Amino acid sequence: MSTEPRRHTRQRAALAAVLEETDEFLSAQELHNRLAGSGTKVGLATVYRNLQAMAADGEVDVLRTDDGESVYRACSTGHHHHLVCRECGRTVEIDGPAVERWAAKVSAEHGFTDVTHTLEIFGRCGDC
Amino acid sequence: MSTEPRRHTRQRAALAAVLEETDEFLSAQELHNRLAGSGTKVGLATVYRNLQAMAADGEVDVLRTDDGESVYRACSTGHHHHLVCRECGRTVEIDGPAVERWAAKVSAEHGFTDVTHTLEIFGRCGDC
DNA sequence: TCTGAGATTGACAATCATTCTCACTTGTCG
DNA sequence: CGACAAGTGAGAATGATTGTCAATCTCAGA
Repeated sequence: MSTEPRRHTRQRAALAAVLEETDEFLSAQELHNRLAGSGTKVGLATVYRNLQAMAADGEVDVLRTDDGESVYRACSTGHHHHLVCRECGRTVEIDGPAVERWAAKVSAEHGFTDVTHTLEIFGRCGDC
Repeated sequence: MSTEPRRHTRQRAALAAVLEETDEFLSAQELHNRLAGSGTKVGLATVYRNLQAMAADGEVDVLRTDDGESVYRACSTGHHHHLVCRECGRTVEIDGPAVERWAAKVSAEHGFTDVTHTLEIFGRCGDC
């Protein structure tokens, strides 16, 4: 598969730990702040590098906020989508077999192959 | 509704014209280049401002490429999604009533209101 | 048609997330 | 134990997008 062997470093462990602590999507900058706050000094570039690697290996989900910032979140493995509260950031992982099927069908009808898709739902959750 | 009255300017007309000429999603920078190429000098900032305004009024669709660039495309009015070829950029507008319903249902089940969603499908088209 | 108020523009500076550079550090493996 | 490449960090560099503000242009009204 894709997962290249990666070394085990203090920085990566700290980053993974911070990601595990929350349900929300966090920006690289925010993650960097939290790391600094929890006593572990990690370079911003390192945060970005690891986030990229983890995303490539499917260990975290990435999505873009409306203002173009990338936000990251630890995720259970497997393909799924997100329902995100635009007020508080609360995130619900959702699953839509029907949508997957629909996407595959539409793609095929138009002769597209090797397809992937992105689907995110934004709204205001009950608490906001 | 939302559509604020906007003045008719040479720059906006030129921008709209360039957008009408193609089926592909173009970046603001690319649009700026084409404008310069077609003899109409328009400031880059103006391109951005108009693109934003047009997007807000639903005259163009916006989406983010994987590397975070915003790309724009003239679109028929109404809510729809896109099937984009990642090789040649060819775009097919698609419609998915079932998906709309599904999104609404899932959102409601989790107590979310005022929801919007984004859905794009990327693949390789038959010609690529 | 003429005019004034205010919207719009353009050149360029400023922002800001992200990436690059490169010397230094540290896992990993024989 | 070494050595060597992967990993790191500080800061510079990049590059898309936004802000600034004086000059220009639209358009409603006279």
